[in-house]
Amino acid sequence: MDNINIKVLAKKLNLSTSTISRAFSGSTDINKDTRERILAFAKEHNFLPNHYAANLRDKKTRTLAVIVPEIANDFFAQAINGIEEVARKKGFYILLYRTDDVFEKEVSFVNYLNNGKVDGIIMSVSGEANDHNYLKTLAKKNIPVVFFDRVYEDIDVSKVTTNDYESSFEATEHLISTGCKRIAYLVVNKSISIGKVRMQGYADALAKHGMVFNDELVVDCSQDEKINYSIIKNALEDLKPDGIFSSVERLAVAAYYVCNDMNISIPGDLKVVSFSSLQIAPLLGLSTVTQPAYEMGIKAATLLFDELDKKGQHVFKKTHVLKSKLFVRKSSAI
Amino acid sequence: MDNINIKVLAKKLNLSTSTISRAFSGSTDINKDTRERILAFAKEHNFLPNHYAANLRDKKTRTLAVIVPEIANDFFAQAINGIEEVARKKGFYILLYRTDDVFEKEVSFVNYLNNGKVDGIIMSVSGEANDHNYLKTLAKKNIPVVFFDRVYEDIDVSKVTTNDYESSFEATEHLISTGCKRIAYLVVNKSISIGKVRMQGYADALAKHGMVFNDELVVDCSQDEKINYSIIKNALEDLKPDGIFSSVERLAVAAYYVCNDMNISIPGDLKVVSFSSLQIAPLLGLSTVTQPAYEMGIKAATLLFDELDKKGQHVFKKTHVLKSKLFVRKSSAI
DNA sequence: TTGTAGGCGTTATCAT
DNA sequence: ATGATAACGCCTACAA
Repeated sequence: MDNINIKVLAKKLNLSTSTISRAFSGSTDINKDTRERILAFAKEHNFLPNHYAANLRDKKTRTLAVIVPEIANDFFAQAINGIEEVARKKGFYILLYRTDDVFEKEVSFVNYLNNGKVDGIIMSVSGEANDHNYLKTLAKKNIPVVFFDRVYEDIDVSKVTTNDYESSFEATEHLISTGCKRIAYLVVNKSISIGKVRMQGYADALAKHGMVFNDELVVDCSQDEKINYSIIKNALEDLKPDGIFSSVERLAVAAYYVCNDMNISIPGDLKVVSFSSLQIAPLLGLSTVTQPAYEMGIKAATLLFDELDKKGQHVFKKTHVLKSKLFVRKSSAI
Repeated sequence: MDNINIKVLAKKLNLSTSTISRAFSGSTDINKDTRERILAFAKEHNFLPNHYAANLRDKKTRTLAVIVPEIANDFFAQAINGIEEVARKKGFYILLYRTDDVFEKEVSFVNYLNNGKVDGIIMSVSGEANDHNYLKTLAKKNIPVVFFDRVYEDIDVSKVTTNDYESSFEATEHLISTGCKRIAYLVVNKSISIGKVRMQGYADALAKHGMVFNDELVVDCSQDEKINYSIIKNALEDLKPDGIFSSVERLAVAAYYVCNDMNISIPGDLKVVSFSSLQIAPLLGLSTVTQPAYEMGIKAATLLFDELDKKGQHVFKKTHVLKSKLFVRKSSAI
């Protein structure tokens, strides 16, 4: 009773393997009673058709890969929730990969997925590199890919992003409206997609209000928390900004720590607005630009399944832009 | 060039499929040059052996399932990180499942995993039900399971927990030492494992300091955020506690919101300590009992691989208790 | 409505 | 060191 399979069932029930198979596939070419008899017996013996054998036969895995930079981050966690939601409804499995923002890991994961391991991939990218061949081979193998939030512009796949430019513009204008004259922009890498677009929104908002864009006030940080702490500390000491617009949650958090230690009062001395999906932002009183993370996950997964459903046929790849929302809280109160 | 497999490779390279296979398996029974020639050619054509076919052959999936109540929660996210870390090193894939704390989902997932879908399962359970047969069939099929944090005591599998009793005792004592006379205990379900053990620590600490355990001060909450808000609000109004020990992070968060709205000052009017893995707890000033989530993930995965390595042989199942740590912050300052 | 048989891609065994 | 072959469990023409 250990290795139960279709053959064994067939023998026990005096039926053929095809009939057993049909009972599970929901085929109509089977007598209702027969099916029920089979399913009942199967249930009793805890049998389910082996997924991998079916994969091999069908060349369908009913599995998708989700590749994200981090998991312990409310944005990605919520996005994964959205993806999971859709996948579950479709009866798909989710294979989870975390890159730690290391481009090499991303490449290596994707390369692994190249031989029929999954039917599709949803990812938020980690790199800024130009050699995206590792992604192009997926297309050749007809494995659809959807990017969300962090994307490579030069790759022709469906994308789900948010209106980063507009919300950055709005957030910056908001800071200006509270009276800020020297607004610093915190960014991890000002030359890649998100950092760049958000900076543009920031810069244009300044311009609109007759304020000069000062390169000094663009504080370029790293992936390392400790280093960021020093960078931000120095920036606050040297530049004495009266406002901070942070393109990334963890830089705002770092700024908070610095302010705590330096006895800088928020919002008294310094007003702060940050991109963030922190669920407890209200408690912190942090003003945020919040992306619809969960909805982005839903959308990304939906797009992927769209492509999967039209399998083979060419699908017109689009970028779907969802709207972020500015929540003004205590950290930028007048 | 679409459907490349070892047969195709064999033909192109004038070798047999066995030789090709050996090149990938790291077998020593192959000429070094031959192997390199094969690997080079394979790489050039983006070929990797099909994982599912290998599964079918070997009855090894190199995949494990992780089942958790939530993903968008710092504790679980960090635990998953730990699991992922270990799994990656072992070359294992992770299939992720989220139960939303719905017992039926847990049962259904586990049942799905019953037919060779994964080599092992790591889970933090959602139920309190008594019918754990769905788990027992896994044992019959030699699929090892490891529980972490939330466990079923009556199931004989390896478990990773924390010293909940001691840390609850310590946290409560700490509140007493700050002068609290009426300490409320917030819990989601005081009759199941975690809620129960933590309450015992709370009760015993009170007893040690000659304080009476007052059942009224045990505030039993629900899974619903809104309902919890009212429950806690009523509790604060009616019971007028001067301290809160929360067994679960989100109840503490709810309490914070209530205090905000009711103008109750923390720690002035009310001191708060909570179990929590919130990464930004320091910023909130929330005193926490913090579980080593990441390490628990590491440990759970390690235990699972131990069982996998000794495959078949009986493994003595143990409960591994890691230590939580009390961080006293502003919310319980004197 | 049910049964037969071949093949999905791989690897282990056995032979050479 | 390399090759031929059978088998893993399933599904789907095709046949009956």
